[in-house]
Amino acid sequence: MDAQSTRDRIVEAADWLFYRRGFDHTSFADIADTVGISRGNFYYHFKTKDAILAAVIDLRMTNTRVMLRRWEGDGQGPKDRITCFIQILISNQVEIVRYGCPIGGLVSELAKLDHTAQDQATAIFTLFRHWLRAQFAQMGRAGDADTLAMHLLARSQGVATLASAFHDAEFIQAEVGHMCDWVQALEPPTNRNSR
Amino acid sequence: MDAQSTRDRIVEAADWLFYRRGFDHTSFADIADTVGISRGNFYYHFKTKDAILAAVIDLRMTNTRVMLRRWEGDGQGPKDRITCFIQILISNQVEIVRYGCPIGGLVSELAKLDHTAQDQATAIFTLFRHWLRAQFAQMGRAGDADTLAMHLLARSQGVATLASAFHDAEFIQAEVGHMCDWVQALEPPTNRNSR
DNA sequence: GTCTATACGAGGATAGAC
DNA sequence: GTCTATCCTCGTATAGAC
Repeated sequence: MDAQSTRDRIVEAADWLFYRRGFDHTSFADIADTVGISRGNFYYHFKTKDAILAAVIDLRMTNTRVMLRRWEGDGQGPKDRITCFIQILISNQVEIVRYGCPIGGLVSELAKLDHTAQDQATAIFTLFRHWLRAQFAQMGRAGDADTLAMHLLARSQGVATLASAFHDAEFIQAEVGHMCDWVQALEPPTNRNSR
Repeated sequence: MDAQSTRDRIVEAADWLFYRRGFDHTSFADIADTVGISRGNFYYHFKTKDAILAAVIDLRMTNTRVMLRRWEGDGQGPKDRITCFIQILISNQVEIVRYGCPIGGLVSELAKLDHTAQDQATAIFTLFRHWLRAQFAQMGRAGDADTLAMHLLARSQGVATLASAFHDAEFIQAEVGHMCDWVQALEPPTNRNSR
């Protein structure tokens, strides 16, 4: 269907490997093997490993934007859209149980490596944060929309980490249920609500 | 005060470095420099890097047990003890904002490295899990004590990850407040409570 | 117990042929 | 655009002197 360029295949393979093995622990040989090209050819497309990382982050940014836009287009209310966000934990549960959250994992690793691309990776989180914030604002919670967005982001992140640590998919399902209930129970006007 | 053995100093330095730089990214040279010994001497105390990792995990297990036991001895109720757990996010906030959660970080990294010590690292989480479970049970929530323990563990984990990603200490404080409120509001008998 | 010196392999990166 | 061959650095690990 798609005559995918070698460059695209490299980025895709790197994305896959960075998620499963981590950035630092993935070697050029690993990527080259996955793509099916030689290590030398590699450098025709990317001069350095950091350049590949930048391309991977770019790809994830684009994919994230597409996904958020798709949820927008579903024409439902903000609560339904936020529920779409929560549900990705279910859709991706098999991989999450094995490798955790791709974004959280990358951000954490780059922080420890003190890598210059740290902020770019965090920008993917920011994409979700701002999108969630907009949804909460549409629910009439403009006052604490950002707080709610961060809260939900953190909960999702924690669920992914613990599910991975304990290899527990059922935990994801239970927590997703609680988060969905929490969104449904959120009320527009007053701020004396429980959370 | 303490005539600390070289071995102990190595383990302590490794613990420190594994937290800040990650296990894989920490080299023998890094540890040797931190301790102030030569790389050669090193191998007199530990044959392999994995042996150091095992010692570090052991140290963390011991330290965790001591901490949990200390909270037990405070002679207060289970709610206060759980609050002690939540409050470590505040006590360690400076380091958490920089490097995230030491346990979650290690477990995630070892999972990606497919390291044999994965389960040992997860055992530290299990220590907290069982301890929290016991506290919730003492509150009369024996029926869903483990669910509550996992829930709180996940929330703490998520807070650490997000606080680190966004370099945001205030977020920790806000979320700690919510978690403390949540514990206080938990009721013993019925199970139709909000969460 | 601690040191220096060194073997060995892996990984990032380059040169140049095809 | 893709390949092979090669360089260089870094990191783990060992040998052996002090």
